[in-house]
Amino acid sequence: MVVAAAEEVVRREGVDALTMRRVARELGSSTMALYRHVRDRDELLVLLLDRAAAELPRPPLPREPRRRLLVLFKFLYDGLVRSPWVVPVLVKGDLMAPSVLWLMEEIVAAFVAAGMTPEQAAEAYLTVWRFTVGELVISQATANQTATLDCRPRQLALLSSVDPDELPTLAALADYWPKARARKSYRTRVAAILDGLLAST
Amino acid sequence: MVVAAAEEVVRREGVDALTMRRVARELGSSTMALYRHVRDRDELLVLLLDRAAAELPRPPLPREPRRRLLVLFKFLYDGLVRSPWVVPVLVKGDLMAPSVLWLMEEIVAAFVAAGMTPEQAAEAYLTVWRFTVGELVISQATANQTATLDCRPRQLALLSSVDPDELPTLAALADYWPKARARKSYRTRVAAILDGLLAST
DNA sequence: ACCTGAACACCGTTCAAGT
DNA sequence: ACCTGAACACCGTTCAAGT
Repeated sequence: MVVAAAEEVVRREGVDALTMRRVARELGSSTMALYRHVRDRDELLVLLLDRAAAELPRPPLPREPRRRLLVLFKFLYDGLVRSPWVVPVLVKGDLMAPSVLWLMEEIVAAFVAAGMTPEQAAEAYLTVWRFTVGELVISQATANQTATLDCRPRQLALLSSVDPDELPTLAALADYWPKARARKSYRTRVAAILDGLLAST
Repeated sequence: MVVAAAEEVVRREGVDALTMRRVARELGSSTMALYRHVRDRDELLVLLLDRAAAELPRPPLPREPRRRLLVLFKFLYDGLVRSPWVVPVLVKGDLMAPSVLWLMEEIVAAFVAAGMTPEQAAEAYLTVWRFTVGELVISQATANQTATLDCRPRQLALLSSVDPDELPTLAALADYWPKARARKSYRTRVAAILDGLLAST
């Protein structure tokens, strides 16, 4: 019931509204009653993720390891894009929702199928996982930024007005950055990274 | 004076102690006086980073683009590892400290020197930057974790006790994960990623 | 121009006490 | 076992008022 109530709060009012007090109010109980059922707020977030992950249908997997890896990582990324607020919690606790352990298994196994030793495969997984975390953190940050309409330019964000003599390459790209930032290109990027990792075996 | 006081607080008591109230106390002024000189706490963090970055000596750069990129990214990573708490702020505001714009310039230029178009180079920079953010976020999280000695195992962190029938590859790696996590391997990983990016040109 | 102090509107979590 | 209400110990930031 605690998790269901929390889900409802997040669905209706977003994750920022997910305070212990708010969930308690949703249930009509006291705040402290929640701590009987959940260790702390972070655990509640992970339980939320686990439930969401369990509901996702597994994608069909191509045979060929490289294409299989692409599908698996895209699935992981897409799943987390829906709840990027949980990423810091996962990272902090080095956690993985139990309902997606199969995904991790498939990824490591695919690296092995591509010719890696299990250790190399684990290392490759960690590399792409780190990239994915970066991508998620940044995508959520830019989403929040446009959401709050924080358009008054911070004076330190000076990429578009750069001295062409001192920094010619950046100056030439001045109007490219906004475009590049807007583009969603996890797939392309992860493909390039996979190439590098697979080539090293 | 505000930045200097903030620096002193961080140096002596860590970034968690960096509250507006604490900095004000350090200066013997009122909390609100700070807001005359600094927009908000985030701006103070970025000013702190900028000052720290300006003090780092520039590394000697190899001629060959790939090796040059390695040195540049390692420099970027090492600089930020010293103050990883600023990473979320950078990401949130899409900021870059002015004193490290030269670094960004050098990186993009090196990708161009390796045969990329400026747009491809910018895209490659963004890819590695995202990986770097992930690496920094994770490294800080594990540092915090060992610092607070949060050793009571969260029940959802179950990588070491995995069913070998269902998840054979993960089970075989059970005792490898702690080792892998402890290893510092930004350089190796970024090298593999660079290979992938450079190969795609 | 710069500073002050009170106040706003919250947090997560502890703790002792209840049923 | 489970729940409660008060309290702790804070935050960043606003606002009106001062010099």
